[in-house]
Amino acid sequence: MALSHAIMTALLEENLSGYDLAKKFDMSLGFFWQASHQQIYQELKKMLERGWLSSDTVEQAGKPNKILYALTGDGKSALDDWVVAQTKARSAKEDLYVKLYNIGHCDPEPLIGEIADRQLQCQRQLALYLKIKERHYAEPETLPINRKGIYLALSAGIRQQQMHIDWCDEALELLGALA
Amino acid sequence: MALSHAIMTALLEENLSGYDLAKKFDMSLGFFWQASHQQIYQELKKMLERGWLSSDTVEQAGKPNKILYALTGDGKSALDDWVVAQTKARSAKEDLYVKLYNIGHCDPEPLIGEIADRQLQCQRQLALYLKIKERHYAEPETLPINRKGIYLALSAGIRQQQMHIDWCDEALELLGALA
DNA sequence: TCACCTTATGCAACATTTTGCACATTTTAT
DNA sequence: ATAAAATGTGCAAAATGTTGCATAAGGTGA
Repeated sequence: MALSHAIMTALLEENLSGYDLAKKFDMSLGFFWQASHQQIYQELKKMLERGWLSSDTVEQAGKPNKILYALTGDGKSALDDWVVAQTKARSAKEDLYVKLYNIGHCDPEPLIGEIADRQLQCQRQLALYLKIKERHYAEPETLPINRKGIYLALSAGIRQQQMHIDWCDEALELLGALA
Repeated sequence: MALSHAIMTALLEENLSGYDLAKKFDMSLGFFWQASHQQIYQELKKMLERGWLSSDTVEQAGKPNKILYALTGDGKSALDDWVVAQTKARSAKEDLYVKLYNIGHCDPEPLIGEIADRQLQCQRQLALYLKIKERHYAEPETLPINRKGIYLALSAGIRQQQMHIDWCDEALELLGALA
C-alpha cells in the first residue's frame, strides 16, 4: 500500500488523469517512486472502489476522452494517516552489489563495463537534478514549507547520485579499469 | 529473477540450508538484498525444479534434519549469464521522499521524528559497516579479486549510510527541528 | 501515403514480495 | 518446572509489480 499514496500525493495540488499521472511518475515524483501506466490505471480503479478518489470524464476536442481523478476526504485522511505512520525502510535491492560478490568467479570485464555505464547515467541524472535545483530551489531557506519538502527530496536525489558517482570512481580504480 | 541469483551467489563458497541462507540474508548479503525465510524456501524449491541446485538431506543429532543445497553446473552458468548481463537500475522506492511532498498539507512533526529515527538507524548501521571494514577490509588494494568485490559492496553501504546521515542533518535543520 | 509519435485507457498472465500461520525439536534462561 | 529462544521447514493468501498485448483518434514527417 504505497503506490496509492504516491498517487494521492500527486493529486494534492491538482486533479490528473491516469495518463497525466504516468507522465508525472516519469518525471519529478518518479525520481523516488517509479510506476508504469498499467500499474497506475489498475491502482486508480481500486482507489475509486475504496472511495479514496472521485472521477470525472472530460470530453476533449480532437483527442480521446480522459478521466480526471480527484482526492476525496477519505483519501486525504488515508494519506495523512500514512504520512504520520512510521514506515520501515525498505531494502535497497541493488543487483550491482550482489554481482560484485561474483567478481572472482567469472569474467570481471562486463561488470566493470556496467559500473562505468552506471556512472554515466548518474552523471546525467545529477546534471538534471542540479538544473532543477538551480532554477526552482536555489534558496531553500526562503521557501514555503511544502516546497521545502520537495526541495529535500531533490537534495536526497542529488546526494544519492553524487555518492554513486564517487563510488563508481573508487570501484573502477580498485578494479584496475583506469590502469 | 534476482533472488535466485542472490541465493546462488551465497552458495558459491559453501553449501547451505534454507535456514543458513536466511541467516546470511539477515547479515552480509542481506545488506544489499533482503529476503524472508519464507521467500527463500519457496525460491529454493523452484530452483531445484529448474536444476540450478542439488539438495542433500543431512540428519543431525539433537536438531531437526536440514537440507543442504549446492550449486549445479546449470546453476553456475545461469549465474554467470546474469552477472555478465546488463541489469537496469531499479527505482529506489523510498517512502520518506514521497512523504516529504506532503509536508505542507499535514502535521510535519511526525515526519520530522521519522527523519530523526532514520538518522539513528543509519548511524548504527554505519558503525557496524565500519567495524567490518576495519577488521577485514582495512587495505583493499592488497585483497584478492573476489574480496575486492565484497569490499566494494561494503564501501557502497558505508557511503550510502554516510550520505543519508548527512541528508538527515540538512533536513532536520531546514525543517527547524534544531531551532 | 505510410509509418511513427502522442494522447488516452485498459486486460490478462505472470512473477515477485509480504504477511500470517503451522509444525517439530532442543537448548537456555527464569 | 515452565517459558522462551534457537534450529529447521513449510503452506496459503494477499498485495505488488512486470510484460505483452489491444484499442482508438489525431498529428507529424519522409
